[in-house]
Amino acid sequence: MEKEESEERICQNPHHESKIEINCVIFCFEEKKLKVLLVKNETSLNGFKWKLPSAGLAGKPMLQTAQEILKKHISSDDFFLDQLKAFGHHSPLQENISIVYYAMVRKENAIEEEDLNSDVIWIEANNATYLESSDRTILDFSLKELKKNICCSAVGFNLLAEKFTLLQVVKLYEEILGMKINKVNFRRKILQRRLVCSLDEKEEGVSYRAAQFYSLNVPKDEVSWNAKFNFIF
Amino acid sequence: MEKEESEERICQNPHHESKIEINCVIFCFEEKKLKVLLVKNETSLNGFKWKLPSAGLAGKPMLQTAQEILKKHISSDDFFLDQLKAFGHHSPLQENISIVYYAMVRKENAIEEEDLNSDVIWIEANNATYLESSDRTILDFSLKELKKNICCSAVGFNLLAEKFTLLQVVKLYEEILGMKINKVNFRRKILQRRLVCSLDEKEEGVSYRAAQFYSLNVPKDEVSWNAKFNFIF
DNA sequence: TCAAAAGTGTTATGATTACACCCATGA
DNA sequence: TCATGGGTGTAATCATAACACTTTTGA
Repeated sequence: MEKEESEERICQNPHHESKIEINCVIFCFEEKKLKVLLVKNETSLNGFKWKLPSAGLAGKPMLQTAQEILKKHISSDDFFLDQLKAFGHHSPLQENISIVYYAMVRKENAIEEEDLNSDVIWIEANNATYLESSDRTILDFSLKELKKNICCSAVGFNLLAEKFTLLQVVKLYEEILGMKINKVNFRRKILQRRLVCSLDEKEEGVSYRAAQFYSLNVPKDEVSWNAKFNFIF
Repeated sequence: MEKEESEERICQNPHHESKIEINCVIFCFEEKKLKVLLVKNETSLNGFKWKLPSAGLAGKPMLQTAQEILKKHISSDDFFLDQLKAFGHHSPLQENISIVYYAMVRKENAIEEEDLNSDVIWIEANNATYLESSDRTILDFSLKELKKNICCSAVGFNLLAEKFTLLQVVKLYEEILGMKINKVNFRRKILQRRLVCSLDEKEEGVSYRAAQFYSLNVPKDEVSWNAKFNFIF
């Protein structure tokens, strides 16, 4: 009786408790490929060795928990992080909830994997086969959201370095949207709308005409609609 | 020790439990105004009489819980409902979480309030002053999201009847975006892109030239990017 | 007839596309 | 010299905005 009551107060309803977990989909762009970070799945019951990084709340705010997941793998504070969606995984007596964040980082800030037995891997996001179905669902949703967001805001630039060439931007958009983009017209569009500033610096040591470096001229931490962005291909 | 362990299994950590609540922001469009449904705040401690409708999970899926909230107030199954975002309300030992859904309904499907002491009201969304701060935050976020979504998808049409005139569409967009729109050019844009089909039916009993009725020609249940939609004003 | 809203025509401007073309660099 | 990618010029086409204008209706 005593025990019953104390559980009631803590859990509201002991037979209908929900577990909450924070998941992170961490993207980077390396070698013209969009990649996503996975960690070893210690508790794998079904042969899936890797999973999206996750953590329980432990009484902390959701965003803080997500930030802590990121800081485990990224050495810099310079990353983009935003909530994606809450997913429910239903079981008969309980609704387990994943609140998923997605992040965009620069690979050079990733904490290096020391050896081949590392606990983390970066896999190609568009070719991530060995994931269990709930992670698969989350990743697919992230990719859709990412496509949508890079067309109407500058968030995609969080995957590039501060200085970048226009071809890097084109390749990034081609990879994420999964389509060929006309380089010449794309660069004109970006330049006309003053989305970027040209820097007094060029590529070095390349075996072709060195490209100009540019920096971004619009906020890249807002997913919200940016009227200058209107990339429909 | 025994007790310790059983609580562990149920609650993960008895001192850091999270309460989860589903909230709904239910929009309609009536008399050229965007309105939102509020219910009586029975447990008001601070003088706020009204709040967004909400419910606990009680072991059910999140979406089902949101649908049940809607069905309390809407007599038809024909509504748009989608998840907006999970909000955290932090207290020292506990992170309370609202998973917020937003809905678009047609006012004619709303269950009628019988009297002035009704438990629900529809208030103007852009003029909703008497809400407590967490509801205020949620509503503001919904309004921003709604603005974004009607510019790149047809979800806004969920606020209109199956048959509508083009002026109704213009007025809807003007109200939600909070700006004047050129009627003539807007209708041409909508017609050129074949977003709507003209019906063999006109307004009746109006004291001006009767307007053509139209129906929507694109899916209105997808928030995802629709390439035909590109409404930047 | 009038007011109110529906709806068409036209023109200037700007954006987008698709080309052909030249430039710079290291191998 | 060649391949590779950087970058410019131009003309046709399409979208958008602003404007004046005509049509339909009930009061």
